[in-house]
Amino acid sequence: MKDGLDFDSHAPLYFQLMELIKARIANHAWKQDETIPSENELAATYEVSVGTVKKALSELVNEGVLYRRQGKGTFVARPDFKRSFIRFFRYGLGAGEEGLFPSSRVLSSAVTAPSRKIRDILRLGSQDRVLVIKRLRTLHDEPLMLEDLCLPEKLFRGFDQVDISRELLYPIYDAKYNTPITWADEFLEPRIADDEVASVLNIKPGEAVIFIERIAYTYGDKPVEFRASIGRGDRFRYHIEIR
Amino acid sequence: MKDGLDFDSHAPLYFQLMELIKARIANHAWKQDETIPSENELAATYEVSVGTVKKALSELVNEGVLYRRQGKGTFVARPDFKRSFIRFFRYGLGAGEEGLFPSSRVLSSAVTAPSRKIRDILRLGSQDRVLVIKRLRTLHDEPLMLEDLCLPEKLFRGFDQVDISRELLYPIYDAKYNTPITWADEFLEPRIADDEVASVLNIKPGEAVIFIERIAYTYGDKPVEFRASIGRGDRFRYHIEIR
DNA sequence: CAGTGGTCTAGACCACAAG
DNA sequence: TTGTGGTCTAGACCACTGG
Repeated sequence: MKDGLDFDSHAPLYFQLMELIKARIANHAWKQDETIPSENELAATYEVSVGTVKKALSELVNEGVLYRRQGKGTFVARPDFKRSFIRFFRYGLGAGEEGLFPSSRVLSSAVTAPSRKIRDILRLGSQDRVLVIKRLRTLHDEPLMLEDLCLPEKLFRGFDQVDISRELLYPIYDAKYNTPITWADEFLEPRIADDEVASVLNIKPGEAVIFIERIAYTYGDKPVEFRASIGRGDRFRYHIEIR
Repeated sequence: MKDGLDFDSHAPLYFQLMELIKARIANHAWKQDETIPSENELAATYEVSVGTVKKALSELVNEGVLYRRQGKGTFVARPDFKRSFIRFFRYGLGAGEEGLFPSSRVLSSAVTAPSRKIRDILRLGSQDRVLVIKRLRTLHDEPLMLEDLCLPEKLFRGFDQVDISRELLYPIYDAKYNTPITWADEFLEPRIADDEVASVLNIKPGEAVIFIERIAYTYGDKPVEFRASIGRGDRFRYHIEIR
């Protein structure tokens, strides 16, 4: 990777510096929660003024890529998905249980050729295969949600051996596969439980369920996970803040 | 309203300036899409450097309060809710119809004492009354969504006389009642259509519907609208981008 | 204490819009 | 041409952290 800024470019220096820093993070040259060089160091190495460095860093803070602590330094932010999980509000549960996270049980897992839809969504080549994991998420042994995961096999080799019954997936993608999830598209529809879904979720056929499709992306807006979930209507309430 | 910045305050000058500008906009002293004074003018009148003004304005652009055009000036942004409407993706319709917006028919409208729940949500006093409007939103004469609106009567006096069959509501709140909607909380649940809902929406009882509650806020995070909507499950697909 | 980021200044020069 | 915002510089001083 070539370093340095192009002073003849039409692109602003602060912007070039931002791209350079993001590339460093995507390459794992600078890791999560590690400090990056100080303003003065960056200004010296790239031969720009401290003000320009400040501008670049503050923009990256704004984008959620970095965070800064006065007196300590500038750190690489971990792309956190806390917010996305908070979107699922459980109710009919005790107040103290708000923070609980469901565990899950893997029902099946297989490597297969993807359907046309999945291949398009994950932008796979014609030879690429996907890891398909079907799991049941439960809280207090009560079924909450049936979930199908599709992952590109070449990115997540061996993932079917990982125990995901008590862990969140995105930290695993990040730690074990160098693939932090930076954002996601989510689609919701109401549906009716058919016999099969009803029996797995322990509800009656014909009851309301929420059907959620999610496409999760890593750096560079590269899609790396597709998941289709079916949740019990009486256990989920989806909350969004529109700004 | 007292003007000027407090140079002895611990609050940064750029922050004070931001608050001052936001107050001006909330007071309608500076109106939507109007230019506000230039950087140099602001710097002169508040006796701070242009750099400090730049910082304040750029933060406000970031918050979506202002927008700037090189060579033209700095403008008050209109709080636009395009995004929230885009969240409802229709499908099973022709491609050219993406941009169409449903019309609506008012089924009933009345001024009543609010329920306890509504009073809490809209933070009303014990004597305040609410305007309740029930309407059916349709596309091509096909029913899409049944909606109950609750508005504080004192803020929206005479709103029941306004023709809302072909207009969006939020532009009306803004233009006629000086109450732009700046953000909203939205809650979704899947449900089953009961006989009444089914007959209004022209579907069968037992089919899937989406139940949406929305609390919409104006400046100062003041809640000014509560709406509960029931949409046909086969006509809505809700899309969220999680960042 | 030295080093970090946070605020603020007073300029310079550029790109763009509009008359 | 004038006035606007956009970029960039080279400083100053402050508040906070940690040894």
